[in-house]
Amino acid sequence: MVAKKIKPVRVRIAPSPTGYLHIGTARTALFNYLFAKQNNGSFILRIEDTDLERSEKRFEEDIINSLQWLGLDWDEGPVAGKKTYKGKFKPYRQTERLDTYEKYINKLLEDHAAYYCFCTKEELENQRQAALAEGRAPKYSGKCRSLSAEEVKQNMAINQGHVIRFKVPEVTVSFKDLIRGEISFDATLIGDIVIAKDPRVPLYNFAVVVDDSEMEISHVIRGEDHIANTPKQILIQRALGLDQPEYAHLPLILDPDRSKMSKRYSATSINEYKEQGFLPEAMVNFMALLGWHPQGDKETFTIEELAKEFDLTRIQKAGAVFNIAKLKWVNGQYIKKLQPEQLMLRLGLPETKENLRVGAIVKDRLETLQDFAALTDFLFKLPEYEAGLLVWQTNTKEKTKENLESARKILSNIEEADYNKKYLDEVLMPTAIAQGKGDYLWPLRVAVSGQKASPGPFEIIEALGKEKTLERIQIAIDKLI
RNA sequence: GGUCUUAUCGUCUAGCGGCUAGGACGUUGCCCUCUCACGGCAAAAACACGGGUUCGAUUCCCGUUGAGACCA
Repeated sequence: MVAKKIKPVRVRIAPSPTGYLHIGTARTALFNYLFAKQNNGSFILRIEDTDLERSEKRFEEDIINSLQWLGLDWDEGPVAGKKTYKGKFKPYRQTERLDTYEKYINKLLEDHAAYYCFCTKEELENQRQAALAEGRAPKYSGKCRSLSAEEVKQNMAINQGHVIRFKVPEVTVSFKDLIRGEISFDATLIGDIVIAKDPRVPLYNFAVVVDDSEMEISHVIRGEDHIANTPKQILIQRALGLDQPEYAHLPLILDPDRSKMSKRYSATSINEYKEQGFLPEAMVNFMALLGWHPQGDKETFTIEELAKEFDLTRIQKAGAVFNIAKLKWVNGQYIKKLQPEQLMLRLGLPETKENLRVGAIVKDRLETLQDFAALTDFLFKLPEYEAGLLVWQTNTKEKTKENLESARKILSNIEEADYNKKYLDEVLMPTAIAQGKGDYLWPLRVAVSGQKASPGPFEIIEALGKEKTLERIQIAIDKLI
């Protein structure tokens, strides 16, 4: 018995540059990436830009940039920022592969597995309506199926509009989906599908088959919305005598109403999440857990850990609602783990001593990087506040003023260099405890923050420094007169 | 409308014939505490329905219903 040859794992994502990188495409990319990494395989990026009307260069750039931002680097495909490719099956852009498609289409035409169809739009529409009216599934009649070479030539000569149809055989097509098991379709219901408008203008289902074969793709891991395309692609593969890859169809990412995620409810492109202050590692972690679950109850994973634990068989079958609240929580967890230096780097702020101190005191309170500004504004500009805010619930105005004056006195005797929480804990805290922590610390904290909610007073004082601290306390004292 | 897919707390999910149905987010309460966060503890919260198979079904099979996707 001959041992079955094991093909190397080669997976791909094939986005159309008709929009920014969608979160669903990003997750598909992630799963492909993880599967490749785990099996020592290759992850390929192919740009499916045959839809000239809707494809735009800026979208392609966004897709490339967003994938890189997420850390999903591809082994083969376009090189970012350049017009070149890496990988031995270049080019990886469909508009540059027209010669290849033409070759395969001609083969199908020669084999009489495909044919020119000259039916007009009106004709087809009428048939469709008639079928619908009779309660039948609309399906192409097959009218042009057996046109002679002569008839084709005549139609061409009078410039009759045409498409190329694939002769869909009347068989049952079934395949084993790695996630869902056996799926079968009755191909007699499909009808002859259009695979190209012309030998050099292929349509989606045809170009995919050719490219996946030419690029020796071993596993097609894609969204559930492609399940119905699979039998068509398999039939084309068979007609062309090509190998059939393994298939795995991922559940969809859903909006709260359980329909396919769209702009109606939430941001759908990766770049929007980047702008909103989400960390790429948080996005990856979160996306991995949408529709997949490891063994055990762990919730946070690096991309390396994911690659190690990933398992196609543990992918969910049903769609998953995108839960922004959980994403925020995951993001907050990652921000908390950041050192102040790393936080400044992510924020794009200089690593000055002041920034680092500010970063340290608000780090645990951030859900997204965007929260930083709102949470630290008060340090740079004292907000307006009412004198009454200074007085602790059990205290009086007079006593509050006394306490603030006491704090001011102690603080004015401390060297600038000793303006740190550790030192203040030693010298100021004993007084605060003696006077009553609420009575003493509350007004001090309000004086330096101008807010009813903020980090602790000593932390703020440390971030503020001596001069600003004394200034703010004086303002508070003046308010109490 | 046709085809295909799918069904455990509000949400993401664990479970793969016998469990007080577990975890996480969110929610609520308590603790910590000068406030707000963080953190800790606790609580409420789910097997869509109906038939089988079986000593026993959340789990296997068949329907129903719901949901979604695709085609047009």
